[in-house]
Amino acid sequence: MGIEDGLWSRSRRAAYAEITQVAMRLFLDQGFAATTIDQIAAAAGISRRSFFRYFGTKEDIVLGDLAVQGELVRDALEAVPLTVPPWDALQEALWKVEGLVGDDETMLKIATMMYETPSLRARSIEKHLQWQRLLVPNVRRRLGSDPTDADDVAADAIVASAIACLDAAGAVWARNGGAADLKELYRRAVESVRS
Amino acid sequence: MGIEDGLWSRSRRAAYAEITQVAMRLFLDQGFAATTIDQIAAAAGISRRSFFRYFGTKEDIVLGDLAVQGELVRDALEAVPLTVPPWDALQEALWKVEGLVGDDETMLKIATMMYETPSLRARSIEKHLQWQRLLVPNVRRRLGSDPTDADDVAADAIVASAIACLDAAGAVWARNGGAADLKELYRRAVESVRS
DNA sequence: TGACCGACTGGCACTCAGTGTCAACGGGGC
DNA sequence: GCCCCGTTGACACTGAGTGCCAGTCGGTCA
Repeated sequence: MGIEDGLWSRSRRAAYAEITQVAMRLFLDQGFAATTIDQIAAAAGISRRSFFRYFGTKEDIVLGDLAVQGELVRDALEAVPLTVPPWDALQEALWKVEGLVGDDETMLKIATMMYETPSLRARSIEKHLQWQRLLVPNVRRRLGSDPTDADDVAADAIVASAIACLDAAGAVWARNGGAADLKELYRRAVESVRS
Repeated sequence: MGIEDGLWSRSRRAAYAEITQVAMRLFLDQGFAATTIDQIAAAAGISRRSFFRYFGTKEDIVLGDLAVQGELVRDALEAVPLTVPPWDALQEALWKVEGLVGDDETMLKIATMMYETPSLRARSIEKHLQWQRLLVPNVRRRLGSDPTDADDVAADAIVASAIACLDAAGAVWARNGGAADLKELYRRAVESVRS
């Protein structure tokens, strides 16, 4: 059932790309909130109803990748030896995935739009909470936590803080127009939290 | 212009309390998502339109206080001497406000509802982001950061992590049915992040 | 007491997101 | 050629949230 490249899945992937591209142009052109689903559907040449068969919400066009990236981070984290302490392992896993995203130019536009659109910001954090659920089990093993101890907050706290640092770094990065280096900002963020 | 206790503001406050109470009963009874604005308005004896004059969104009924609490935390933080290091000052400020909230019984019900209702969870995080904007300036002063250095992530990272710890502690607290002590959970969360 | 002002209210109509349903279409296997 | 199955578009519907307007009611001043 793995990678089937029948006509169905191929054209479906093409449709995803097409819709995303068209919608992004509209978002960056006239703003996220001011763009309606009808406009996107019309511009993409599909019906309103079909749009919702590709994306559950308008926000998913922008943030849909975050769900996938979460699984990539988890996989990358699983690949790091359990002897590596949590913070270092998380950093390594995050960088492995962060390297896959597109060019800084469009990244910056998306990030800026995200940080000034409340509903987008909220959804992005919601997605990051899903990351948390994916990453916590591995960090618990890394800490040698008792799997039956429901009161153990350590792993939850560390993962939540790491993501908070990534978020803070991203916010500063976007605020300054992408001038600083994101990795360096994250490194400094973690450093100041832990010192 | 300060605290005017004319008939207008008194009855307005009473209306707030009335609507909140009625709505909470409905939420806890039949779930947040399954409760419509029309039901709340009807139960509170007001029109649909008037409801939106009191609360901007359905989520604000549950989370409205968070905005106010944010300002309280800021004020409490401002009251802590600048010589106290960030983490300690934040903890002190958070506890001062956390002590004001109601009994654990209803708090737990609300927290549980929040953690299993996506839209509520998202909004609550959005509110916590507002806390961040309120608290960061003070923490920057505490760190002796250069006010003109836009690249300085330290304060943002610390505040974001502290709130993340509070959130993680709250999640664990709600997950276990309010068995553990929230303050103790937070203390342990911060400890594991910084060790 | 009566006229007036300003805030609150309810009702109506509207936009927009999101969902359920159903008939029509179109490719792949027999 | 025929059937199965996934996709599509059209229609109708709910529910959140907003703009507008006319009516109401408390407070104020003459």
